[in-house]
Amino acid sequence: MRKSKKERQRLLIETIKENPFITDEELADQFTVSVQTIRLDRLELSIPELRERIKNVAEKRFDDEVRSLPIDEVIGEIIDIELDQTAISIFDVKHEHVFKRNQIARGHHVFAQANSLAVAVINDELALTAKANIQFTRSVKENERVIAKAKVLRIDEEKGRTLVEVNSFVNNELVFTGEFEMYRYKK
Amino acid sequence: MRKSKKERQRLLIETIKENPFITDEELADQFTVSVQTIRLDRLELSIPELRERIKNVAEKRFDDEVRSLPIDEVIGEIIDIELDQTAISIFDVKHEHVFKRNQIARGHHVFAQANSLAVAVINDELALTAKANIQFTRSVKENERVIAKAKVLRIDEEKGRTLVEVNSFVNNELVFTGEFEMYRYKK
DNA sequence: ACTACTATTAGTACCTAGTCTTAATACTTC
DNA sequence: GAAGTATTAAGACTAGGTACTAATAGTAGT
Repeated sequence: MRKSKKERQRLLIETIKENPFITDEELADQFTVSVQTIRLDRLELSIPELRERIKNVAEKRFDDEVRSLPIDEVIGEIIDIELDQTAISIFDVKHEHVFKRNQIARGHHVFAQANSLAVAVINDELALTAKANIQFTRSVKENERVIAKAKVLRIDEEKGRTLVEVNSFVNNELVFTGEFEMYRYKK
Repeated sequence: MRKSKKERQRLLIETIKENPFITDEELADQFTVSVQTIRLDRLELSIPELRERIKNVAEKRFDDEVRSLPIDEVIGEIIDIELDQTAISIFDVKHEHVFKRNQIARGHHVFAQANSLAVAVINDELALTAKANIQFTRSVKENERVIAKAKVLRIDEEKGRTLVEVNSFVNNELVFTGEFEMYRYKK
């Protein structure tokens, strides 16, 4: 039996979400209805036409690129920074950051936030991580917001080394702590 | 004076690169030539039409998303593993992994490879990183291949802790070394 | 000045993937 | 059998093109 209108529209939404590049004709084939029906469905569901959908995807990418130009260098969003002193960033743990089995964030994401914050806080052309001593004190779950706070402990101009401490919290609870020894480039 | 053909085509390339969402008509206005001239130019320069351009942007975005999916499980590709003993993975440093300024890989990628290898080598339902002591001994550049080797040093059944050492190499040269204290879940 | 050549413009037919509108069926439910 | 919903069809129109033919403008060489 051909599916009911409701069911078809439910599937339509999913299908288009998964592949926005599909035409009405292909959809009509897939659901064995006429093209007109698909168009009525899209009208009812306010799903734009193929070209609009593609454009939206493309524009989003463009936005992301623009937005990620400064951010690209940092995992998480920097919300406060005082060069060579302190910096704070937030990182929202989403579905893609966790282990499927238990929804616990993979360590390297939490590390990446802290590490890139340590890079960002350094007031120089470029900084690289030389050493790090880290500890995950509590596991972070999906949908939690991690707030990382970096503090510059010591700057050794001679050696070009800087010691940065980063503590990350979820609801004021420490989830990660690390000491990063950063190598800094003088321009 | 209206620009020469060469000059116009040079600018055309740039203009479209900067804003792929521009139509021939708008371009014709901008260069005060006819639409046909713009189309001839595009033909000569093999620049696809607006809709194709938009589609390309959109598809690239989709590819990127797909590419980051496998990253979900392990960073790098595991090429050998003996549970609770050793494991080896390779990770090719691409454009998206490096700092734009100097093509040096961001620390967290190298860390992520090592960390996820440490997770993978553990023969249990799940492992989490508790602590880590790491050192970046040489910077890794774009297009280099990092080979990470994990070795389980000690298993403390009581505490449910496992100590894993990971050394990463580029051309047999040590670029990263770390000791990971992993917390393992018994099912 | 005449010719050759490139560059530009114009016009037409056709394409895709639609929109918007009107109208005819088909299916169900009472 | 009528009413209401769902589906399909048909036709006119749109944007942003391609592909092709043909006319015109400008410029250099002899």
